[in-house]
Amino acid sequence: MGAGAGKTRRMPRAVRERQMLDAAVRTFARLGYRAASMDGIAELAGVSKPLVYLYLHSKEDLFTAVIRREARALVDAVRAGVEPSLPADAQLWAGLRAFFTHTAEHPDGWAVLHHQARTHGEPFAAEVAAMREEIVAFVTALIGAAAREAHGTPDLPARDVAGLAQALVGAAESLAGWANETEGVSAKEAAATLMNFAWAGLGNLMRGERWAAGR
Amino acid sequence: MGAGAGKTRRMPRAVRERQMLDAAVRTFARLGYRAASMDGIAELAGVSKPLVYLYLHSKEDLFTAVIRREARALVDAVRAGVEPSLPADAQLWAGLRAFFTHTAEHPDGWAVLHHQARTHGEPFAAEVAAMREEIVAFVTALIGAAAREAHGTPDLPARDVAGLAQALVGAAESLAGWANETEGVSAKEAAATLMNFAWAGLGNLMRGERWAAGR
Amino acid sequence: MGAGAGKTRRMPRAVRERQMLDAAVRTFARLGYRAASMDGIAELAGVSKPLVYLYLHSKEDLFTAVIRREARALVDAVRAGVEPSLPADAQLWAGLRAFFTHTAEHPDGWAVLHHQARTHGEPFAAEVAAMREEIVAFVTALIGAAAREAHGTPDLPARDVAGLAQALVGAAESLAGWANETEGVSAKEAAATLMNFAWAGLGNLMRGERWAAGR
Amino acid sequence: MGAGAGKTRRMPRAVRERQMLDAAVRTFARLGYRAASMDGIAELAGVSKPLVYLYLHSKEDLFTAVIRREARALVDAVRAGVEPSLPADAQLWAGLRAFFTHTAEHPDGWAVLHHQARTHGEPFAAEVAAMREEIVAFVTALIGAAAREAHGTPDLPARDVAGLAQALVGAAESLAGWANETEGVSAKEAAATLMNFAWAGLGNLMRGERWAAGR
DNA sequence: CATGAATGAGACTTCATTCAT
DNA sequence: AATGAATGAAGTCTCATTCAT
Repeated sequence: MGAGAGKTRRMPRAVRERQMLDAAVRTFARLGYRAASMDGIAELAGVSKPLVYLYLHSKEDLFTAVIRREARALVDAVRAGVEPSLPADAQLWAGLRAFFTHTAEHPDGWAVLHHQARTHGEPFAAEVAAMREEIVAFVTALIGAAAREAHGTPDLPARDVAGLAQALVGAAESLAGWANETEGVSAKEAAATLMNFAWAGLGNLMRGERWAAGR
Repeated sequence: MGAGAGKTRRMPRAVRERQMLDAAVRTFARLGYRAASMDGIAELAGVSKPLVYLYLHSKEDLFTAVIRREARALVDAVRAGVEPSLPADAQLWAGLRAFFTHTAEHPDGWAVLHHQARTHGEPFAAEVAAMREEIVAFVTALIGAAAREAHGTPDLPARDVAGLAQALVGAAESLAGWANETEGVSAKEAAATLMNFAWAGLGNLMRGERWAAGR
Repeated sequence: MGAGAGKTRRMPRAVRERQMLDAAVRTFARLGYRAASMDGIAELAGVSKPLVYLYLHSKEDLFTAVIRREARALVDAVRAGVEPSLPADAQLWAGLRAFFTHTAEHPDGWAVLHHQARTHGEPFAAEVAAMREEIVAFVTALIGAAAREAHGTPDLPARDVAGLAQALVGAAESLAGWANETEGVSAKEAAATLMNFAWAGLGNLMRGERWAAGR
Repeated sequence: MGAGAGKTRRMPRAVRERQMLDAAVRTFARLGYRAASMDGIAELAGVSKPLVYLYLHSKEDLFTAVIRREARALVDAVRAGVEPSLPADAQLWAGLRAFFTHTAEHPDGWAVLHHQARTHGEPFAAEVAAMREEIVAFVTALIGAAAREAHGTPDLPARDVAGLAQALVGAAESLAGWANETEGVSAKEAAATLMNFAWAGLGNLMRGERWAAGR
């Protein structure tokens, strides 16, 4: 018998736990919370169902653990991509690239966060909402900084900035899906599209130019 | 026995069917496809379960019927809000207002389309994707028209326009949620925010101005 | 095909419900609450498991329904056997005979009440305790009445009477088991044994005679 | 590495075994055989589950061991309380006091014997039945001795004596519960109540006096 | 002496769906 | 036009029990 062949057994808890979470992300992403079965997840993870329960306690806990892990990974990736000493526009650009890169590399994690977690009741939605708030706040801060840096305009109406940030994040979410699904659209390209879009809107906002019906 | 007394209410099929669809929209929106039960829907509709099966055939068919009805209603609302003889920017403005108004007035329908239908497997996602394509195509056409009207620039790269449209629709979806959940943000205000955002980005695009790192 | 052959199907709810309760009494009596399985009960009742759940809602509810039905039947049997216009001793005699007869005829019901219901947590034990209190109160009243009728001694200490009633009921419960398990011991005989035992103790009590160590 | 430090406590087998049995008595008394889990017992005993299996082999064996230990303790307590050279009535009195004292001091053990062991199938019930037979035989012998001593009446019908003993033991069991649960009822008091009750019944029996309906 | 890692089997419960009236 | 009666299939979760160290 070759070395290490056969069914690998007896692994440290931390390793097994990661395998389970990996299987769960994939399953939840593809089927949704309800349609995913603990049986299926256990099988995909290569362990028996009781072990999943022993380590993750319940389907709800498992889903929560998945959401937390993926949310943390995404937020960390974006933060890690940003150099706080750079100008705001460069930070935004870096953040967008990190965001699109991460979502492209972890499509299942992104699907869980964007689609599944938000459609299955308060407890899970709240978890994701917290992460989204974190990102929206980050973007909001950048927009404020950009305004100050570029034009010395410290007094953009908060409501407008919030709306802009919401639109920006929503656009990013939508483009992440588009880039994942459309052949040949790279993370960089998606980031560029959005950056142009955003920067122009921001410039307008700061110049006080608004679109006006009839004009 | 008097006429029409007792508990049994004989109603024409069309009416009954609408009651069932109404109950289904509400239930699917709140619970999701899997967690919604035919029992619950039948009860909410005030009919017995076999009747639901008689008219709608299966849970899958029922969900599909719901998606189709709500998608049709949304598309129709947007189309009805737009006057094709107006300039492209006015059309876009009108379309956005119609979109935000309709989603605000039909939150359950919107939740089914935006959240639920996309998270429960191909058959349903495809149904919604078709509608989304219709709207994206509509927006894309408007952008093209706007480019021609305003700047005589008929040759925007198709890929850029598609990206822009994706971003725009995503931003609209995000803002719809924001407007629904944030105290005091009206449909009109959301539409204005987005219009500013979009029009500026569009202008940039048409002028060939791009954001450039380091510059 | 003969009439009524084949698997009997489609029965009115009340009938099915009784069949299920009958199966449940038998199963719970033999196996206890935890060891009894809903599968087994459904099979014994000749129905599918979902039907049991449709009508009885849960294992806990089913057990409670069983306890209530059997407790009610026992109390009713005892009450029905007693003629309130008779002297207290005759009433006691009649009550004991009814008790032993009923427990002999419904050994499973008696086992559920006496053994199973008391060993599976508060909710069930409370149900039975209430019934037992009813019987103890009834016996206590009879003892008081007997004291007044026979000896004009209205002032037996309450604590003594309560202890006597407890002992009497306990003895009856024990004898019911004995009579059920011992070949050839009839309900009447058990009742007679206990009646002698009780009546003598009662007489002693009323005459103020006590057993005293060393005398 | 120093000797015996750290968390591991090496203890002689006998000690560990007693800890396990103690945990088991408590757990079985509170939850019943089925609802008690080996996990819970191991945890309460402060050992790992495999050790429980190493020493006690299986849940069934563990329960049996518990029953045997508690039954032996109860029988021993009663026997130890009795001085065989005394008159029968004094022996009975001493036995009753020992019984009520022991059950009051070991409520979990008593609950296992009285409630749990009898409700979970033949193997366990038989174990307890044997102990009960031992006590009933002991009481039966005392009653016979009392009859001879007091009245020189050696010929009480065996059936009557058996019934009396059954009633007496049942009453004792019932009173043990009552004394445990009722504020301020001591073991001694319970024993006195029962002694009065029993002695009177016994006297009646020996005098050939019977309660007769209508007389 | 002692345990962390692991599982086969079975429990309760729910649901989409149909049949006979 | 409408429903009370009924079920096959599947899902979450727990438990007694065993290896390998």
